[in-house]
Amino acid sequence: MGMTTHTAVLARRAYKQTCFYSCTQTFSSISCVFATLLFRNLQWLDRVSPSTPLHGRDQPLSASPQIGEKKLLNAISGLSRQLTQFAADVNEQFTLVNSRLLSIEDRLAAMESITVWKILTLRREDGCTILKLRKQYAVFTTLRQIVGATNRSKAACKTYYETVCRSFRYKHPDLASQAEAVKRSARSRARRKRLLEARQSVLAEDEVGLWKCATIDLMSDEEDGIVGGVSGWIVQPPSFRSQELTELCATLQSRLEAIPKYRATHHRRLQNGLNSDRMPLVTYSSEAENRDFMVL
DNA sequence: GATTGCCAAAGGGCTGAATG
DNA sequence: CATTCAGCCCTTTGGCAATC
Repeated sequence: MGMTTHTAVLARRAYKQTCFYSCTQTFSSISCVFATLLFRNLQWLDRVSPSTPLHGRDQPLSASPQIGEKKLLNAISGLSRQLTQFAADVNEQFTLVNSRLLSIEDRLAAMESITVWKILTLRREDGCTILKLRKQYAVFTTLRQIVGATNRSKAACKTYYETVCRSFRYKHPDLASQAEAVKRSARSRARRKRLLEARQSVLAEDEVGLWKCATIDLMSDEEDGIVGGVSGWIVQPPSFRSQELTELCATLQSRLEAIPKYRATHHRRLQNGLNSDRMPLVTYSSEAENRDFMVL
């Protein structure tokens, strides 16, 4: 049994209920305002007729004739002002709730449209072509208009449509190698990103300056593999990384691996002496290149 | 010039596996 | 049972080209 624990389930459930919670929070705050108002006025009335105990409010209020009436009128007047203010507050809070409900309606509309789209795509048969998908999308667009999709749901539908088309393209046998390359590249990048973050966590003050030039692409690639009968990650540093940064990476890595917890929770990194064949991104500025990369 | 469609990179959320 | 890691899936974003 892994992460499927009670706490994890609760956390996920809590996340999914965020919108509902924010609404109930608003209602709760309205209740608080109302309760506070009532409490204050009860206190105020207590001060007006101190001789009248709380449990004796059902008794006649004419104990002190003229002065009592005047104070009571003032109390009513004050209460009226506070009720006016309260009404304004409630109005504001309900406007807030209303806008949130509209937002939820938008999301529901988007989900409804996406569900229709998913049903359509699930119904497609083997050998379905992009053309067929486009026809389905036309049907879907019509349905979307019928359900009155908003701008946001349109955007969600559009992006989901693009995702479906992309994954469909990648399922085509001719693009299998390209799809695999994309997948491998994404996995490798995620590993490099984690590596960058881990190393950053053990950075010393005097290393911060040099580390500023470190990016995800300047971290080593880590491919699954076996070296000398030992399985783990084969480390292949980028060929375009400067010697200085390479040495800093080695220092930080040894610092990380000195931490038992890190060693226990990360794959073993194996060296095979080869550099990664990955090329630097063209978006790097020439200035940064001169500063941070060694000449190939 | 505005709109639409395509494409790819990157990020975030979610989930399963492993571990203490 | 809780935490961490790794990977997948989906969304967002932005660039580019074609079309209106």
